[in-house]
Amino acid sequence: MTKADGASAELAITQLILAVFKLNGRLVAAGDRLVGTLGLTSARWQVLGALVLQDGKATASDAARVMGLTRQSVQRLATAMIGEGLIEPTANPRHVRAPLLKLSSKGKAAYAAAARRQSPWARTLAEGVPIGQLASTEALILTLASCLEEQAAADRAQRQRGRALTPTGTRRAKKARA
Amino acid sequence: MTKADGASAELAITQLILAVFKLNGRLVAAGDRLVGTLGLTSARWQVLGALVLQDGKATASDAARVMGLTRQSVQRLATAMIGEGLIEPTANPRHVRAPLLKLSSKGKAAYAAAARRQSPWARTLAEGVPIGQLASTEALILTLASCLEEQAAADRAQRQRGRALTPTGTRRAKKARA
DNA sequence: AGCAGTTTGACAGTACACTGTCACTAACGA
DNA sequence: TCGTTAGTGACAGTGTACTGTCAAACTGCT
Repeated sequence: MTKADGASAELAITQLILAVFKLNGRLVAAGDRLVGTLGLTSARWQVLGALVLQDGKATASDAARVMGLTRQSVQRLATAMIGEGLIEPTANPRHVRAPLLKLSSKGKAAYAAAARRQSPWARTLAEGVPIGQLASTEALILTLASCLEEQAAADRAQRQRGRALTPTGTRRAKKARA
Repeated sequence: MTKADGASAELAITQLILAVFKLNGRLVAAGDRLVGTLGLTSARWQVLGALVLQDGKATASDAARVMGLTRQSVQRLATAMIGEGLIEPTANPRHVRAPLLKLSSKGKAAYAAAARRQSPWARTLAEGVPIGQLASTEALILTLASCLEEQAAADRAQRQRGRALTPTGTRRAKKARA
């Protein structure tokens, strides 16, 4: 590991990051165009997908974990989608206030329609790139994502320690933040 | 190209897309943590970077083109950053209402500080991945982004045609949308 | 010069995602 | 059993990005 290696890695990763930002924006826009006339957006479509994968056995928080978003973000989407009749809350024997979320018939229809549109779109998009690289690219991206996830968790723990300063066992500060 | 190829490409690209969404969220969050105490955010930091690259010869719209965002988004950031004293508008001989944007001394200091923090952070992040793949991954991502860009441009043109129906030469509808 | 078309800044409205907080529920250990 | 800890929904506030729209400024063509 020479100095040059570190510097070139730094440059390469910075450019990769900017590329990810750019692609993300385009993907969201493309998704919105693809399913917009179905009463969906990229984000809501993703929520439906997560719920389908969990087969009706997921709460909003569960879906958030699968999607890698905060539970608040997914809650907001889920509440809106319940209001629109895309999702139906079902009694959860394990938690009174955290209903299991299932697709309504309307939600299933919308998701199926979205899948029908996405299929040819995805194939067209894949034509533009060397197919063999798709999987390795995904792997690299997920590796970076989990590195950042660890980092974020470490930072959170750091801030926690800074705030509490006592392991909550002998906490004497409970309202000292006011 | 067999059927199986198309289907596997479809699956691979779908998973890649979800991975990009995930990484994007983590990157934005990491960037915010990295430069938050400098009075910056990921987005504002990027604007400063774009302006540095253009060396003070860019308007907000120019920066937007470089960054791959809409000009409205960048305008909003630029206006806010002018208010915060990070950026200074300068007379533009080529356009009265479109000032050239330059970093103020405060903006330069913030950008330099951000760069100092980013450097070790980027190297650490790069350690977790095979360095040789960074560049090829970036290339693939940019390829996808430009495919989507073309698609978006085509869709816009489509909608334009649908709305106008006359090549603006004999337009008779100018207020017919009300 | 005059007019059509384009570019630009500004404003409005919508949608997402994050942090921070609070109250309530569930699970676990003393 | 009781109290601590973790999980969950809901609400508030902030920041970002998109589309749509308008008026002013610029460009090019006639």
